[in-house]
Amino acid sequence: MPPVREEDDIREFPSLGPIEVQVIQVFVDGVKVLGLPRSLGEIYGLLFISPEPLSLDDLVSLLGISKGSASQGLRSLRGLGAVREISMESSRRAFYQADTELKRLVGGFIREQVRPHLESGQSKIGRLVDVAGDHEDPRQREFFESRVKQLESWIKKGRIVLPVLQKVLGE
Amino acid sequence: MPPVREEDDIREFPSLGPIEVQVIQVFVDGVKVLGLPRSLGEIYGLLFISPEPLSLDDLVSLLGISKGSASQGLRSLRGLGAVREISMESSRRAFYQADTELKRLVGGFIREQVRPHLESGQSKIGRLVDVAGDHEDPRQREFFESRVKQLESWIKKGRIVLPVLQKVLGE
DNA sequence: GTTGGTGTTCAATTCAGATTGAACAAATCC
DNA sequence: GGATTTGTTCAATCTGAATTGAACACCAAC
Repeated sequence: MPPVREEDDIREFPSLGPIEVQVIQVFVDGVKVLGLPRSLGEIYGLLFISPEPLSLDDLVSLLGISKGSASQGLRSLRGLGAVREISMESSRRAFYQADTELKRLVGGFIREQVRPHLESGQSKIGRLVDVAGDHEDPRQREFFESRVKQLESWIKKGRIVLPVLQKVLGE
Repeated sequence: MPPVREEDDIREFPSLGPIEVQVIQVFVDGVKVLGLPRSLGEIYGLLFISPEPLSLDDLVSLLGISKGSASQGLRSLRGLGAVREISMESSRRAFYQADTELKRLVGGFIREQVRPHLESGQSKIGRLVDVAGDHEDPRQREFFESRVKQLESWIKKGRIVLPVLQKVLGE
């Protein structure tokens, strides 16, 4: 794990001003920490700093990404509750703008990214309990069972902590 | 973002029993969520479920990974405070065991993975404040400044939430 | 000194997952 | 109906990070 460095990993955005580029950089970094693809950071960052809603084609041309990437990225972001679709009377094309309510963003991330893994972990551990139980050596069985208990308590604490998180971050 | 699936992404561990394999699977999944490499999950998982401390060579042969991977993985895990080195009188080789105190694990993760990014974000935003200030159009400047303020408040909340997290998870 | 055991480093390779782009809907206008 | 605009899908490709493995450093024993 190399130390975090500044200024790495820049990309050129010929059609964007320095402010936009910087903001995008912040979000690209942010989504990387969360384990989300860079394109989500670029798209959200640009929408976040755009006074006007943008269309899919705007994103394609301004960010220099493919239509496919923009389409999938927008879908993910809508799933996270981070972007909302807007229909303008003037055009039949859809426009998008960033939702910036932190509570909503965190909630979406927890719902889409964290909870599924907690549940998957839960079920894996459930199966573990069975396998660990029917082990020969009682010495080992005891040890295994204590470890499994520990795992279960971790998951439980995870469940407890999520609502607290949302609470603390929600203003 | 494909939905989370069970049973994907398995690996063979011919020298390990079913319990060990399952536990490793849980941790591989866990570290993936945290954005850490799979090998960390394998190593930590095996140490977590091993009653006896293991040597580097044990990890290499039991997990079927390279010496380099094991060495680097152990270093990262020690940096996270997740693994401690033990010297046995009998041998001059080092042995390792998992540290299982949740508070310590969370603390290590925050210290090594979260804080550096928060600080990097902070500094990026700092530079932003300057660039945003000297923008022509006052209408746009106002908008930019409000967004930057929002970013700053997010970072501040992040800083607040970390100690709370540790508190809640620490028993 | 030398030899053997133990662990680290880092350039080369591999691999998972992100991105692309072309084919394909779907909806609107003529 | 066909032509055009807008957006989606998904196999193929690309890219960056993880892993390898061989060279190297260190140290203990002899």
